[in-house]
Amino acid sequence: MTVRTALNRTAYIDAALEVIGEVGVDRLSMRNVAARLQVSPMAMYRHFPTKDDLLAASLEAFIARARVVPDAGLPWEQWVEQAARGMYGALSRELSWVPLLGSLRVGAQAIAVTEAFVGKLSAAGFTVEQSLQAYFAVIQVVVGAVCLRSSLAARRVEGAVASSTDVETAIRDGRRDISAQLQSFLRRDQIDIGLPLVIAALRAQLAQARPLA
Amino acid sequence: MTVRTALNRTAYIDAALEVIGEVGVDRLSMRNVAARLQVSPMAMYRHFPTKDDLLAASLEAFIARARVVPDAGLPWEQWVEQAARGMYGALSRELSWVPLLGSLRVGAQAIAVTEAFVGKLSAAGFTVEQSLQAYFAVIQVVVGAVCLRSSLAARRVEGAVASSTDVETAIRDGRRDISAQLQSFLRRDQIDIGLPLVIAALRAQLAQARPLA
DNA sequence: ACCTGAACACCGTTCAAGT
DNA sequence: ACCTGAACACCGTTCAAGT
Repeated sequence: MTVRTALNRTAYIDAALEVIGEVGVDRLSMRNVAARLQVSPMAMYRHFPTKDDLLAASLEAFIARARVVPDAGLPWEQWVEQAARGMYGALSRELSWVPLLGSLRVGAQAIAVTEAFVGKLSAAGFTVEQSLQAYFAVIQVVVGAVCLRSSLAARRVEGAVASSTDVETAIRDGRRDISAQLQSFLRRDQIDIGLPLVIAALRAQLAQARPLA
Repeated sequence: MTVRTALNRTAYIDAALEVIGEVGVDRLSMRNVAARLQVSPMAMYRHFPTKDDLLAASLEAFIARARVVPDAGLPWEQWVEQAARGMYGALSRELSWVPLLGSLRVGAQAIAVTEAFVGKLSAAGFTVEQSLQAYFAVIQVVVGAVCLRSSLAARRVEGAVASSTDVETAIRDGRRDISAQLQSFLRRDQIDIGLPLVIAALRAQLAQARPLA
């Protein structure tokens, strides 16, 4: 009943994000996105020469909609923490993106986040160099944390500890009964593990530069 | 001419790692692994109920062969650094693993590395809790660094900076001309960015616990 | 027990053709 | 300009059958 106007890029991207939300990135196909728009699969190839182009564009939109840039009024430590948790939360909600994080192209939206981050830290007294280091360190921790989260969610690991018999002696020397603490550690949210360490290091960096600030 | 004995798990895993080395994880298929062993694709299903099981087993073997556990004699800082760089190097050499890092199951080999790590740091004076935090933080940075490395290797990002026009004002306030420094930053090895920060934080943690050690 | 061939229900992508 | 249908060369996996 709706009049079919020419479909544009954003219509395909919206449909792709809907498909991803329902069945995950890994089960997105050119055919099922097209089916959702009641269009021949081939129609998409005019806008996206390749499935990867569609995915990259969808990731861009996903990042833009996640709105991970915090309020400008926050002190830098809270700002960084909130930005990191925002990214972590967005990716955790759509875990199926994770396998593709390393293989998709970085786009303008990601660059915009970079600029916000560096701007905030520079204003707080970090050099641009330090700010960039902080940014990439935070991204690394966020991406790594999401990877571990989705990997550890996939299965319990209890039995495996006992079965690691072929470890070299160097390991046995320092060995403790870590099994119980490991279990409780795996229940913690991954972002709570790496992020505090990075922020602590940044705080020390800043204190060293301005001892009496 | 070779007598065909019954193929066992390891034969399939070896073949899978060969295929991965030649064409990458993403182009591994049950069919091309089978073809390499001159066997029907269906023969593999006796050992690996699913392609994912084959991949998980191959990743296990990959980790085991990477031998990332450093010499036990090293001081903890060098030990941690070398372990992290070992993992980073192994994954960088086989970048096609990266997209799967978040989705594959953790196995006994990964657990063995965990134990070595915690053993080393405990011996150096960290609590088990701190050691586990250090381990996961390092893994996060390594995985994140490899993700960024492969992502940034995929394309240059120069043009994108200029085209980010729809960034919120909060960003513009703190904005600097970061483009040039960003470029030089992207040429650095990712592991050199996050790892020093984490190690610095660990050193501070230890110093705080034993001020006069 | 281990392997096989044929078949099913999917893929991404190309191409020539339609309006 | 935009969309289509048919086809190609692949997938993972199931199943019934062979030795």
